[in-house]
Amino acid sequence: MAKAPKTAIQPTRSEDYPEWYQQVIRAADLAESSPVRGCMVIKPWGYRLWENMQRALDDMFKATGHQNAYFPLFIPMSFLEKEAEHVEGFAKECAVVTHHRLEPNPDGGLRPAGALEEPLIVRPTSETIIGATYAKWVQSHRDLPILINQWANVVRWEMRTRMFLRTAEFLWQEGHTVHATSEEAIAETQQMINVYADFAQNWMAMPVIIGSKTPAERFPGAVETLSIEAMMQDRKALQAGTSHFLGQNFSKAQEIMFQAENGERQYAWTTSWGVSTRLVGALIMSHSDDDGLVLPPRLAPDQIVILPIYRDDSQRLEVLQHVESIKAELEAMSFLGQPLRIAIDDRDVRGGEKKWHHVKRGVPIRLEVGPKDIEKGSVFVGRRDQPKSFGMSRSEFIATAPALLDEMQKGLFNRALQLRNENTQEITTESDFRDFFAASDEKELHGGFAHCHFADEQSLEPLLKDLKVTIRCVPSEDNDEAGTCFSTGKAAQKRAIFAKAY
RNA sequence: CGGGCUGUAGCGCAGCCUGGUUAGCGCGUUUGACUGGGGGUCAAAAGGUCGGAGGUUCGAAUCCUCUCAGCCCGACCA
Repeated sequence: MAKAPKTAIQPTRSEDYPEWYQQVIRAADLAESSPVRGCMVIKPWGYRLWENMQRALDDMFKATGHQNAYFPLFIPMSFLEKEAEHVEGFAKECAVVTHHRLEPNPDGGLRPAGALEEPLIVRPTSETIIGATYAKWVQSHRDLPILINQWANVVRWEMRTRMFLRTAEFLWQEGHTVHATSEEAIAETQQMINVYADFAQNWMAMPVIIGSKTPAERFPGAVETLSIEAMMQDRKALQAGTSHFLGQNFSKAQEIMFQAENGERQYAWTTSWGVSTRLVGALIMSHSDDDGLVLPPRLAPDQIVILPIYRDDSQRLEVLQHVESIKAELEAMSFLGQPLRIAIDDRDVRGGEKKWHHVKRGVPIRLEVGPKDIEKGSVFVGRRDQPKSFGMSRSEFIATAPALLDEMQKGLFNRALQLRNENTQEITTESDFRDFFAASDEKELHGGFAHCHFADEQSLEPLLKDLKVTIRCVPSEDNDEAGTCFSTGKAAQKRAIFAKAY
């Protein structure tokens, strides 16, 4: 027996959180870096996870009346110039296509040729190209509302990238809707942030706070930005989804007008909303531990993996047959409306290694079945959320598997909620605020969510910059109590969540 | 775009300062044996234009010049 490390992932979360995060991604086979700067390769296990997220979200979008469509990857540069704030927000991180052909270089290799008359931007988001299209589609109030979503990739030329959290290219969905009235557009914005919160909490088992962004943190060009904010295990905040009320800013810039019932020509009201593969990063940092990825059963690509145990070929056949029948019985069961997802791992790999393979990949339940179990009619069950395995009867396991998954799903949510509660504080003075966010050293896990009254964000800027803290959001619920700003002492109507953020 | 660092086997590194036989090590990989409710043991093997170009030298991974790429620290961000 060689001395195995105590944890499958090194370093541990408390030793070096950012490095732990990278190692989990690697150990769980979710993704790897690519030859292309700032871009990642999403591997099958990671992509299956994303597909499960997509499917659930897509069903929710359809259920709220949206349809999918697809718009071009390229946006003429002039389109981006139309909305002033929008340009300013995205111009610095755009990939620009200036040529359409390659030709041999006299010194060898290739060089771009055929300069484009107007450069094309690789979409950093699609408000402008979609808006230009909507301008043609919208003529009458009878054309409204337009409720469309697109699944796509976008490119933002970020300086510093981290897998899933911030990559130069990422996958996402962006909803773009057009409405006849402000009220209707605002209702849409709220509906979609609620959909995201529902998904985060009930599928990802990740508690989130719904709130609105302050002007400085708003989406460029938006009148109001709603977001869901989650706390990661290092106590930092992660913005997990946004929904924007764009008012008439984009419709004015792009001439999205319709003729109302009274015959009057009016500018339409638009919204946009999106979540991205960043959610995979959020999932990793919400639940995973020092042995690797931990997946909520509802999104796990495989919910139960069966590990057949045998010594020789004759046993192998018997065990495999037995295990196939367990799989079939389990697949006939369902969990929250979907058939159970079961895998058998029959690879020719040593038992211990095989077990750890699935631990690191976050499979919720491991089922170990060998000749002795067949005799006794039992199975050996390992839960990803508990260190110890235990035996139980085959029939009991099968009958209770959905309940077990449900218990695990809720357990993950409660554990994450508890972490958030333990690290959220009501803070009323600037010195307490400083103490809360000051770290004795960089790697120390510290801080959390500070819940504070504030009057205006501008006067807080030096303090926040100093502490590297940002205003995450002004929570929408339970936020009517007036008070005084923790820093300036001015009268304040609302509290905000302050935190260090990704 | 400013400051610091690194490019040597699939991955992680040593060697460089003080040039000198076939460039090492750990992990991983392959094969065999032992083992068998466990990421084990032993043995063998495969795998490298030392980031690229030029220069100094009898001789360069090692010294010099240029170049490319990546990482970290600052301003921006789903």
